Amino acid sequence: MDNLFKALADPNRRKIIQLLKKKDMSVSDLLEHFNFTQASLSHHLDALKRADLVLTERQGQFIIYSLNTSVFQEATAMILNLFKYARSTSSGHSEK
Amino acid sequence: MDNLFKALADPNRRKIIQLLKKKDMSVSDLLEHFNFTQASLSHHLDALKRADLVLTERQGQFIIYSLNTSVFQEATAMILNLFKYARSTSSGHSEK
DNA sequence: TTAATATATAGACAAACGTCTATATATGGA
DNA sequence: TCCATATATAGACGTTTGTCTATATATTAA
Repeated sequence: MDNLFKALADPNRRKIIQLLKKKDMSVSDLLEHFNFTQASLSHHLDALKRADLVLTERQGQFIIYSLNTSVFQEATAMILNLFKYARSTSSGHSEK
Repeated sequence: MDNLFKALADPNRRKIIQLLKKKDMSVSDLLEHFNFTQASLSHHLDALKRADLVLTERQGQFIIYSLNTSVFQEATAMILNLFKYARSTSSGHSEK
């Protein structure tokens, strides 16, 4: 869970997620969308993998990254729960 | 937006959010739930404030922190959008 | 088997982060 | 006015993060 939020904390990683929403991509495909090196991209992909947000599958020389949809759904639920604002009466807070 | 995700990246700040969901609290009230110093808590509260997730109101000596519900709702929508998985056919991904 | 391509890993380094102690600022009460 | 309390800010310091270059590993093609 900590890995999830840490993974989302970097804008480049959020962009990777957006790209993978459209289609599965290899590392070199992804790399074209960024200005940093292949090593840096590999590092970001590792962070997403530690958060369980992406899956990999080798296809010949390439490694295809895809979103891990089931964990994605869990993550959505988790974040919705964090944000669900369920205080009915504002007991401690006085109006001005 | 970057501030939002950075604010959520720290478990202590997520705990602050959970606490403020139950009721608005002063800094010293919040401090009882943590093991770090008042200065550190102030630092975390500042991060939440930069992300616009909390509001403050002075009540005498105390400063009462509360969730900024409207921004909270925007944040929820933003995160749901990031996570909304809307790829109908998996064009680039071949089954094993 | 050798060369080329795709990806990951190791190591370095500056910047950001989370924590601390010390101090400043604001308020309330004696 | 002076002291105690509540909170914020400044500065220091070790750890983590994001980036880089260089290199290692795996696969394909010749």
